[in-house]
Amino acid sequence: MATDSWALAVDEQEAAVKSMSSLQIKEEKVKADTNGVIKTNTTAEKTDEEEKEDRAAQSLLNKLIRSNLVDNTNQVEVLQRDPSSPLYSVKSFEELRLKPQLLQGVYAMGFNRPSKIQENALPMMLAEPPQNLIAQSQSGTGKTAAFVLAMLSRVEPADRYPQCLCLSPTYELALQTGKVIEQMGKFHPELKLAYAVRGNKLERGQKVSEQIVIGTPGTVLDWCSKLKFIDPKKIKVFVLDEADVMIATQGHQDQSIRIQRMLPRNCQMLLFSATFEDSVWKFAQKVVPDPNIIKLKREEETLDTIKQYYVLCNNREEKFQALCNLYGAITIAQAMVFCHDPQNSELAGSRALKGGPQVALLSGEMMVEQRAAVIERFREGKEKVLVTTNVCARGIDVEQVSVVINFDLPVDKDGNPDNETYLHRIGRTGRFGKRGLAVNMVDSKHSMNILNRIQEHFNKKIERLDTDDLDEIEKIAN
DNA sequence: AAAAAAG
Repeated sequence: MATDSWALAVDEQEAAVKSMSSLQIKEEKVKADTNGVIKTNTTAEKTDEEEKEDRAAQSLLNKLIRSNLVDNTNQVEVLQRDPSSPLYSVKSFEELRLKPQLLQGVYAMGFNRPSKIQENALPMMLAEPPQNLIAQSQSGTGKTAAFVLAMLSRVEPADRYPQCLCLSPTYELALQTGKVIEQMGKFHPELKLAYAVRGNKLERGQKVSEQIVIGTPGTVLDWCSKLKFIDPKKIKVFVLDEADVMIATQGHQDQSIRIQRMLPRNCQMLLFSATFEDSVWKFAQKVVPDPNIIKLKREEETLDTIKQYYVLCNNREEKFQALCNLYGAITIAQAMVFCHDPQNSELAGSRALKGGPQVALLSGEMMVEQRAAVIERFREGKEKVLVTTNVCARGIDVEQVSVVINFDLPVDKDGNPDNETYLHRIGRTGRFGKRGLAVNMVDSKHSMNILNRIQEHFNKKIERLDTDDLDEIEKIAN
Protein backbone atom coordinates (compact mmCIF):
# COMPACT_ATOMS: atom_id res chain seq x y z
CA MET A 1 0.00 0.00 0.00
CA ALA A 2 1.41 3.33 -1.01
CA THR A 3 1.26 5.56 2.02
CA ASP A 4 2.42 8.60 0.14
CA SER A 5 -0.24 8.61 -2.54
CA TRP A 6 -2.91 11.05 -1.53
CA ALA A 7 -6.48 10.36 -2.49
CA LEU A 8 -7.95 13.35 -4.25
CA ALA A 9 -11.60 14.20 -4.28
CA VAL A 10 -13.84 17.11 -5.09
CA ASP A 11 -16.12 16.51 -2.17
CA GLU A 12 -16.50 14.39 0.90
CA GLN A 13 -18.43 11.60 -0.79
CA GLU A 14 -15.70 11.07 -3.31
CA ALA A 15 -13.09 11.28 -0.59
CA ALA A 16 -14.85 8.47 1.24
CA VAL A 17 -14.94 6.32 -1.87
CA LYS A 18 -11.31 6.87 -2.57
CA SER A 19 -10.12 5.92 0.89
CA MET A 20 -7.93 3.07 -0.29
CA SER A 21 -4.94 5.16 0.57
CA SER A 22 -3.95 5.20 4.22
CA LEU A 23 -3.85 8.95 4.02
CA GLN A 24 -6.72 11.12 3.00
CA ILE A 25 -6.91 14.32 1.13
CA LYS A 26 -9.83 16.48 0.51
CA GLU A 27 -9.84 19.09 -2.16
CA GLU A 28 -12.64 21.42 -2.91
CA LYS A 29 -13.49 24.71 -4.41
CA VAL A 30 -15.45 27.29 -2.58
CA LYS A 31 -17.36 30.31 -3.64
CA ALA A 32 -16.84 33.76 -2.30
CA ASP A 33 -18.80 34.64 0.76
CA THR A 34 -20.71 37.81 0.08
CA ASN A 35 -22.08 38.64 3.48
CA GLY A 36 -20.20 39.94 6.48
CA VAL A 37 -20.32 43.68 6.00
CA ILE A 38 -19.87 45.52 9.26
CA LYS A 39 -20.74 49.13 9.87
CA THR A 40 -19.19 51.46 12.35
CA ASN A 41 -21.41 52.85 15.03
CA THR A 42 -21.35 56.60 14.48
CA THR A 43 -23.61 58.05 17.14
CA ALA A 44 -23.09 60.89 19.59
CA GLU A 45 -19.82 62.73 20.30
CA LYS A 46 -17.08 60.63 21.80
CA THR A 47 -13.94 61.32 23.69
CA ASP A 48 -10.57 60.86 22.01
CA GLU A 49 -10.01 57.79 24.07
CA GLU A 50 -13.32 56.27 23.01
CA GLU A 51 -12.69 57.07 19.39
CA LYS A 52 -9.31 55.48 19.60
CA GLU A 53 -10.84 52.33 21.04
CA ASP A 54 -13.50 52.34 18.34
CA ARG A 55 -10.91 52.60 15.62
CA ALA A 56 -8.89 49.78 17.09
CA ALA A 57 -11.97 47.60 17.40
CA GLN A 58 -13.08 48.45 13.87
CA SER A 59 -9.70 47.62 12.42
CA LEU A 60 -9.67 44.35 14.32
CA LEU A 61 -13.14 43.59 13.03
CA ASN A 62 -12.22 44.33 9.46
CA LYS A 63 -9.21 42.14 9.76
CA LEU A 64 -11.25 39.23 11.00
CA ILE A 65 -14.15 39.76 8.64
CA ARG A 66 -11.63 39.44 5.90
CA SER A 67 -11.06 35.83 6.69
CA ASN A 68 -14.66 35.18 5.73
CA LEU A 69 -14.24 36.88 2.40
CA VAL A 70 -10.83 36.40 0.95
CA ASP A 71 -10.36 32.74 0.27
CA ASN A 72 -12.74 32.47 -2.62
CA THR A 73 -11.09 30.05 -4.99
CA ASN A 74 -8.55 28.37 -2.80
CA GLN A 75 -8.23 24.64 -2.61
CA VAL A 76 -7.79 22.93 0.70
CA GLU A 77 -5.70 19.84 1.12
CA VAL A 78 -6.26 17.88 4.29
CA LEU A 79 -3.99 15.05 5.29
CA GLN A 80 -5.05 13.03 8.31
CA ARG A 81 -2.67 10.84 10.20
CA ASP A 82 -5.47 8.63 11.37
CA PRO A 83 -7.26 7.43 8.24
CA SER A 84 -9.98 5.66 10.22
CA SER A 85 -11.29 8.85 11.78
CA PRO A 86 -13.89 10.65 9.74
CA LEU A 87 -12.95 13.88 8.05
CA TYR A 88 -15.02 16.56 9.70
CA SER A 89 -15.63 19.94 8.25
CA VAL A 90 -17.89 22.49 9.91
CA LYS A 91 -19.97 25.13 8.18
CA SER A 92 -20.95 26.98 11.34
CA PHE A 93 -19.42 27.77 14.72
CA GLU A 94 -22.39 26.19 16.54
CA GLU A 95 -21.35 22.78 15.28
CA LEU A 96 -18.16 23.09 17.30
CA ARG A 97 -20.05 23.09 20.61
CA LEU A 98 -17.91 25.89 22.00
CA LYS A 99 -18.40 27.30 25.45
CA PRO A 100 -21.18 29.94 25.24
CA GLN A 101 -18.83 32.74 26.32
CA LEU A 102 -16.43 31.81 23.57
CA LEU A 103 -19.13 31.63 20.92
CA GLN A 104 -20.22 35.05 22.10
CA GLY A 105 -16.66 36.31 21.63
CA VAL A 106 -16.51 34.84 18.14
CA TYR A 107 -19.72 36.56 17.04
CA ALA A 108 -18.81 39.81 18.77
CA MET A 109 -15.76 39.93 16.53
CA GLY A 110 -17.97 39.80 13.48
CA PHE A 111 -17.47 36.21 12.46
CA ASN A 112 -20.49 34.74 10.75
CA ARG A 113 -19.12 31.41 9.71
CA PRO A 114 -15.77 29.64 9.66
CA SER A 115 -13.33 30.56 6.93
CA LYS A 116 -12.13 27.89 4.58
CA ILE A 117 -9.11 26.93 6.66
CA GLN A 118 -11.15 27.09 9.85
CA GLU A 119 -13.80 24.70 8.50
CA ASN A 120 -11.23 21.93 8.51
CA ALA A 121 -8.73 23.10 11.11
CA LEU A 122 -11.17 23.78 13.95
CA PRO A 123 -12.68 20.30 14.23
CA MET A 124 -9.21 18.80 14.03
CA MET A 125 -7.81 21.11 16.70
CA LEU A 126 -10.78 20.61 19.02
CA ALA A 127 -10.94 16.82 18.69
CA GLU A 128 -10.45 14.58 21.74
CA PRO A 129 -7.89 13.41 22.47
CA PRO A 130 -6.00 16.46 21.18
CA GLN A 131 -4.17 16.11 17.87
CA ASN A 132 -1.24 18.04 16.52
CA LEU A 133 -1.58 20.18 13.42
CA ILE A 134 0.66 21.75 10.83
CA ALA A 135 -1.22 24.28 8.73
CA GLN A 136 -0.15 26.37 5.79
CA SER A 137 -2.30 29.07 4.31
CA GLN A 138 -1.64 32.59 3.12
CA SER A 139 -2.22 35.74 5.11
CA GLY A 140 -5.78 36.88 5.60
CA THR A 141 -7.29 33.41 5.62
CA GLY A 142 -8.06 33.23 9.30
CA LYS A 143 -5.06 31.45 10.77
CA THR A 144 -4.76 33.64 13.85
CA ALA A 145 -8.42 33.38 14.74
CA ALA A 146 -8.24 29.62 14.23
CA PHE A 147 -5.47 28.97 16.74
CA VAL A 148 -6.78 31.59 19.17
CA LEU A 149 -10.10 29.76 19.17
CA ALA A 150 -8.32 26.47 19.80
CA MET A 151 -6.44 27.91 22.78
CA LEU A 152 -9.53 29.54 24.25
CA SER A 153 -11.61 26.42 24.01
CA ARG A 154 -9.00 24.27 25.77
CA VAL A 155 -8.29 26.68 28.60
CA GLU A 156 -9.74 26.19 32.07
CA PRO A 157 -10.33 29.73 33.43
CA ALA A 158 -10.65 28.51 37.01
CA ASP A 159 -7.06 27.25 37.02
CA ARG A 160 -4.77 30.14 37.76
CA TYR A 161 -1.67 29.09 35.85
CA PRO A 162 -0.56 29.13 32.20
CA GLN A 163 -2.16 26.38 30.11
CA CYS A 164 -1.76 27.73 26.58
CA LEU A 165 1.46 29.11 25.17
CA CYS A 166 1.84 30.91 21.86
CA LEU A 167 5.17 31.96 20.35
CA SER A 168 5.57 34.83 17.87
CA PRO A 169 8.77 35.75 16.03
CA THR A 170 8.63 39.44 16.93
CA TYR A 171 7.49 41.80 19.65
CA GLU A 172 5.05 43.63 17.38
CA LEU A 173 3.35 40.44 16.21
CA ALA A 174 3.03 39.19 19.79
CA LEU A 175 1.17 42.40 20.68
CA GLN A 176 -1.08 42.13 17.64
CA THR A 177 -1.99 38.49 18.27
CA GLY A 178 -2.46 39.23 21.96
CA LYS A 179 -5.15 41.76 21.04
CA VAL A 180 -7.04 39.07 19.14
CA ILE A 181 -6.85 36.72 22.12
CA GLU A 182 -8.13 39.45 24.44
CA GLN A 183 -10.97 40.36 22.09
CA MET A 184 -12.14 36.84 21.52
CA GLY A 185 -11.84 35.87 25.15
CA LYS A 186 -13.41 38.98 26.63
CA PHE A 187 -16.62 37.26 27.75
CA HIS A 188 -14.65 35.11 30.14
CA PRO A 189 -14.12 37.64 32.93
CA GLU A 190 -11.70 35.47 34.88
CA LEU A 191 -9.59 34.66 31.82
CA LYS A 192 -6.31 36.56 31.62
CA LEU A 193 -3.46 36.88 29.14
CA ALA A 194 0.20 37.43 29.93
CA TYR A 195 2.71 38.94 27.50
CA ALA A 196 6.08 37.23 27.76
CA VAL A 197 7.97 39.86 25.82
CA ARG A 198 11.01 42.03 26.24
CA GLY A 199 10.60 44.72 28.81
CA ASN A 200 7.84 42.91 30.68
CA LYS A 201 9.54 42.15 33.95
CA LEU A 202 8.26 40.18 36.92
CA GLU A 203 9.44 40.02 40.53
CA ARG A 204 11.81 37.20 41.36
CA GLY A 205 10.03 34.10 42.55
CA GLN A 206 6.70 35.33 41.20
CA LYS A 207 4.49 32.96 39.19
CA VAL A 208 2.43 33.78 36.13
CA SER A 209 -1.24 33.32 37.08
CA GLU A 210 -2.64 34.14 33.64
CA GLN A 211 -4.03 31.13 31.80
CA ILE A 212 -2.72 32.08 28.38
CA VAL A 213 0.76 33.35 27.55
CA ILE A 214 1.80 34.99 24.29
CA GLY A 215 5.43 35.83 23.83
CA THR A 216 8.67 35.92 21.94
CA PRO A 217 11.11 32.98 22.15
CA GLY A 218 13.85 34.44 24.34
CA THR A 219 11.59 35.76 27.06
CA VAL A 220 9.37 32.68 27.07
CA LEU A 221 12.41 30.44 27.39
CA ASP A 222 13.66 32.45 30.36
CA TRP A 223 10.26 32.43 32.02
CA CYS A 224 9.99 28.65 31.60
CA SER A 225 13.52 27.70 32.60
CA LYS A 226 15.84 30.07 34.40
CA LEU A 227 13.27 32.33 36.02
CA LYS A 228 10.61 29.66 36.61
CA PHE A 229 7.68 32.04 36.19
CA ILE A 230 5.89 29.40 34.14
CA ASP A 231 5.63 25.68 34.76
CA PRO A 232 5.97 24.29 31.23
CA LYS A 233 4.71 20.89 32.35
CA LYS A 234 1.24 22.34 32.74
CA ILE A 235 0.98 23.65 29.19
CA LYS A 236 -1.82 21.93 27.25
CA VAL A 237 -1.62 23.83 23.95
CA PHE A 238 1.56 25.07 22.30
CA VAL A 239 1.18 27.33 19.25
CA LEU A 240 3.92 28.39 16.89
CA ASP A 241 2.79 31.32 14.79
CA GLU A 242 4.90 31.96 11.69
CA ALA A 243 6.04 28.44 12.44
CA ASP A 244 8.59 28.19 9.65
CA VAL A 245 10.80 30.96 11.06
CA MET A 246 10.24 29.64 14.53
CA ILE A 247 11.79 26.26 13.69
CA ALA A 248 14.25 27.27 10.95
CA THR A 249 17.95 26.94 11.76
CA GLN A 250 18.53 30.52 10.72
CA GLY A 251 15.42 31.55 12.64
CA HIS A 252 14.43 30.82 16.23
CA GLN A 253 14.96 27.08 16.11
CA ASP A 254 17.19 26.85 19.17
CA GLN A 255 14.88 28.59 21.57
CA SER A 256 11.65 27.17 20.17
CA ILE A 257 12.87 23.59 20.34
CA ARG A 258 14.24 24.07 23.83
CA ILE A 259 10.86 25.34 24.94
CA GLN A 260 9.12 22.48 23.16
CA ARG A 261 11.27 19.92 24.99
CA MET A 262 10.10 21.22 28.36
CA LEU A 263 6.44 20.64 27.51
CA PRO A 264 4.59 17.50 28.54
CA ARG A 265 4.35 14.61 26.11
CA ASN A 266 0.65 15.01 25.54
CA CYS A 267 0.84 18.75 24.88
CA GLN A 268 -1.01 19.71 21.71
CA MET A 269 1.21 21.39 19.13
CA LEU A 270 -0.20 23.72 16.50
CA LEU A 271 2.03 25.12 13.77
CA PHE A 272 0.79 27.85 11.46
CA SER A 273 2.43 29.78 8.65
CA ALA A 274 1.85 31.16 5.17
CA THR A 275 5.11 29.67 3.97
CA PHE A 276 7.06 26.49 4.61
CA GLU A 277 10.22 26.09 2.59
CA ASP A 278 10.83 22.38 1.73
CA SER A 279 13.54 21.58 4.27
CA VAL A 280 11.64 23.41 7.01
CA TRP A 281 8.49 21.52 6.11
CA LYS A 282 10.29 18.23 6.55
CA PHE A 283 11.76 19.36 9.84
CA ALA A 284 8.32 20.42 11.04
CA GLN A 285 6.98 16.93 10.42
CA LYS A 286 9.92 15.51 12.32
CA VAL A 287 9.48 17.64 15.44
CA VAL A 288 5.68 17.39 15.56
CA PRO A 289 4.51 13.86 16.42
CA ASP A 290 1.72 12.45 14.23
CA PRO A 291 0.49 15.75 12.84
CA ASN A 292 -2.63 16.42 10.89
CA ILE A 293 -1.77 18.54 7.90
CA ILE A 294 -3.75 21.26 6.18
CA LYS A 295 -2.59 23.18 3.16
CA LEU A 296 -4.46 25.95 1.46
CA LYS A 297 -3.06 25.68 -2.02
CA ARG A 298 -2.43 28.23 -4.73
CA GLU A 299 -0.37 30.60 -2.67
CA GLU A 300 0.84 32.17 -5.89
CA GLU A 301 -2.66 33.51 -6.42
CA THR A 302 -2.17 36.00 -3.65
CA LEU A 303 0.30 37.64 -5.96
CA ASP A 304 -2.44 38.30 -8.49
CA THR A 305 -3.89 41.14 -6.47
CA ILE A 306 -0.45 42.67 -6.00
CA LYS A 307 1.15 44.45 -8.94
CA GLN A 308 4.90 43.94 -8.86
CA TYR A 309 7.46 46.28 -10.36
CA TYR A 310 11.13 46.94 -10.19
CA VAL A 311 13.08 50.16 -10.48
CA LEU A 312 16.50 50.06 -12.08
CA CYS A 313 19.16 52.17 -10.40
CA ASN A 314 22.90 52.35 -10.95
CA ASN A 315 23.89 52.54 -7.32
CA ARG A 316 22.55 53.04 -3.85
CA GLU A 317 22.49 56.82 -4.21
CA GLU A 318 20.05 56.48 -7.09
CA LYS A 319 17.86 54.27 -4.93
CA PHE A 320 17.49 57.11 -2.44
CA GLN A 321 16.51 59.41 -5.31
CA ALA A 322 14.03 56.86 -6.67
CA LEU A 323 12.46 56.40 -3.25
CA CYS A 324 12.21 60.15 -2.98
CA ASN A 325 10.36 60.27 -6.32
CA LEU A 326 7.92 57.68 -5.07
CA TYR A 327 7.08 59.59 -1.90
CA GLY A 328 4.09 61.43 -3.34
CA ALA A 329 2.57 58.26 -4.68
CA ILE A 330 3.07 56.14 -1.60
CA THR A 331 1.60 58.63 0.84
CA ILE A 332 -1.77 58.48 -0.91
CA ALA A 333 -2.53 55.60 1.41
CA GLN A 334 0.10 53.95 3.59
CA ALA A 335 3.35 52.25 2.68
CA MET A 336 6.01 50.03 4.17
CA VAL A 337 9.62 50.31 3.05
CA PHE A 338 11.78 47.28 3.75
CA CYS A 339 15.52 47.59 4.18
CA HIS A 340 18.23 45.06 4.80
CA ASP A 341 19.30 46.41 8.15
CA PRO A 342 18.49 49.19 10.62
CA GLN A 343 21.27 51.39 9.23
CA ASN A 344 19.75 51.37 5.76
CA SER A 345 16.33 52.10 7.25
CA GLU A 346 17.80 55.07 9.01
CA LEU A 347 19.40 56.31 5.79
CA ALA A 348 16.30 55.73 3.69
CA GLY A 349 14.20 57.55 6.24
CA SER A 350 16.49 60.52 6.67
CA ARG A 351 18.03 60.95 3.23
CA ALA A 352 15.31 59.88 0.80
CA LEU A 353 12.23 60.67 2.81
CA LYS A 354 13.87 63.59 4.66
CA GLY A 355 12.61 62.24 7.96
CA GLY A 356 9.31 63.81 6.98
CA PRO A 357 6.43 64.15 9.42
CA GLN A 358 4.69 61.22 7.76
CA VAL A 359 7.65 58.88 8.05
CA ALA A 360 8.44 56.55 10.94
CA LEU A 361 11.26 54.13 11.58
CA LEU A 362 10.95 50.75 13.21
CA SER A 363 13.70 48.25 13.89
CA GLY A 364 14.65 45.75 16.51
CA GLU A 365 17.37 48.03 17.79
CA MET A 366 14.86 50.41 19.27
CA MET A 367 13.51 50.29 22.82
CA VAL A 368 10.35 48.20 23.05
CA GLU A 369 8.29 51.10 24.40
CA GLN A 370 9.25 53.11 21.35
CA ARG A 371 8.49 50.19 19.03
CA ALA A 372 5.03 49.78 20.53
CA ALA A 373 4.36 53.50 20.11
CA VAL A 374 5.54 53.57 16.49
CA ILE A 375 3.49 50.59 15.36
CA GLU A 376 0.47 52.02 17.16
CA ARG A 377 0.83 55.38 15.40
CA PHE A 378 1.23 53.62 12.07
CA ARG A 379 -1.90 51.55 12.71
CA GLU A 380 -3.85 54.71 13.46
CA GLY A 381 -2.62 56.25 10.22
CA LYS A 382 -0.72 59.02 11.99
CA GLU A 383 2.34 57.96 10.04
CA LYS A 384 2.01 57.21 6.34
CA VAL A 385 5.30 55.49 5.67
CA LEU A 386 6.97 52.90 7.86
CA VAL A 387 10.63 52.36 7.07
CA THR A 388 11.64 49.07 8.59
CA THR A 389 13.56 45.80 8.42
CA ASN A 390 12.45 42.18 8.29
CA VAL A 391 11.10 42.71 11.79
CA CYS A 392 7.85 43.80 10.13
CA ALA A 393 7.98 41.40 7.20
CA ARG A 394 5.59 38.92 8.76
CA GLY A 395 2.12 39.03 10.15
CA ILE A 396 1.83 42.76 10.74
CA ASP A 397 -1.60 43.75 9.59
CA VAL A 398 -2.35 47.37 8.80
CA GLU A 399 -5.27 47.61 6.47
CA GLN A 400 -4.43 50.88 4.76
CA VAL A 401 -1.07 49.66 3.50
CA SER A 402 -1.30 49.61 -0.30
CA VAL A 403 2.36 49.89 -1.23
CA VAL A 404 5.35 47.79 -0.23
CA ILE A 405 8.79 48.92 -1.30
CA ASN A 406 11.73 46.58 -1.13
CA PHE A 407 14.45 49.18 -0.82
CA ASP A 408 16.75 46.18 -0.38
CA LEU A 409 15.66 42.85 -1.82
CA PRO A 410 15.25 40.08 0.75
CA VAL A 411 18.30 37.83 0.88
CA ASP A 412 19.44 35.16 3.29
CA LYS A 413 22.79 35.28 5.04
CA ASP A 414 24.50 33.62 2.06
CA GLY A 415 23.21 36.33 -0.25
CA ASN A 416 20.66 34.08 -1.94
CA PRO A 417 17.10 35.27 -2.60
CA ASP A 418 14.80 34.77 0.38
CA ASN A 419 11.58 33.84 -1.41
CA GLU A 420 9.58 33.24 1.75
CA THR A 421 10.40 36.67 3.14
CA TYR A 422 9.59 38.21 -0.25
CA LEU A 423 6.12 36.67 -0.15
CA HIS A 424 5.56 37.74 3.45
CA ARG A 425 6.75 41.29 2.78
CA ILE A 426 4.57 41.95 -0.24
CA GLY A 427 1.74 40.16 1.59
CA ARG A 428 1.56 43.20 3.90
CA THR A 429 -0.49 44.76 1.11
CA GLY A 430 -3.10 43.60 -1.38
CA ARG A 431 -5.29 42.43 1.45
CA PHE A 432 -9.04 42.26 1.79
CA GLY A 433 -9.42 42.06 -1.96
CA LYS A 434 -7.75 45.44 -2.30
CA ARG A 435 -5.15 46.02 -4.92
CA GLY A 436 -1.60 46.24 -3.74
CA LEU A 437 1.60 47.52 -5.24
CA ALA A 438 5.10 46.19 -4.67
CA VAL A 439 8.16 48.06 -5.92
CA ASN A 440 11.57 46.43 -5.85
CA MET A 441 14.73 48.52 -6.02
CA VAL A 442 17.54 47.04 -8.08
CA ASP A 443 20.96 48.70 -7.98
CA SER A 444 23.49 46.18 -9.25
CA LYS A 445 24.03 43.13 -11.42
CA HIS A 446 23.85 41.10 -8.24
CA SER A 447 20.49 42.44 -7.12
CA MET A 448 19.11 42.11 -10.68
CA ASN A 449 20.11 38.46 -10.48
CA ILE A 450 18.31 38.09 -7.15
CA LEU A 451 15.19 39.66 -8.63
CA ASN A 452 15.29 37.35 -11.64
CA ARG A 453 15.51 34.34 -9.39
CA ILE A 454 12.54 35.58 -7.35
CA GLN A 455 10.60 35.99 -10.61
CA GLU A 456 11.43 32.45 -11.60
CA HIS A 457 10.52 31.05 -8.21
CA PHE A 458 7.04 32.53 -8.28
CA ASN A 459 6.78 32.28 -12.05
CA LYS A 460 5.53 35.82 -12.10
CA LYS A 461 6.66 38.67 -14.30
CA ILE A 462 7.96 41.70 -12.44
CA GLU A 463 7.79 44.70 -14.75
CA ARG A 464 10.10 47.67 -14.96
CA LEU A 465 8.93 51.00 -13.59
CA ASP A 466 10.45 54.37 -14.38
CA THR A 467 10.38 56.55 -11.28
CA ASP A 468 10.98 59.67 -13.38
CA ASP A 469 7.62 59.09 -14.98
CA LEU A 470 5.43 60.47 -12.21
CA ASP A 471 2.19 60.13 -14.18
CA GLU A 472 2.78 56.43 -14.46
CA ILE A 473 3.41 56.15 -10.72
CA GLU A 474 0.30 58.11 -9.82
CA LYS A 475 -1.72 55.88 -12.10
CA ILE A 476 -0.44 52.72 -10.43
CA ALA A 477 -0.75 54.00 -6.89
CA ASN A 478 -4.40 54.77 -7.46
C1' DA B 1 21.19 39.62 7.95
C1' DA B 2 17.28 40.46 11.35
C1' DA B 3 15.32 38.98 15.29
C1' DA B 4 15.35 37.00 19.73
C1' DA B 5 17.39 37.43 26.44
C1' DA B 6 16.57 39.44 32.76
C1' DG B 7 22.26 37.18 28.99
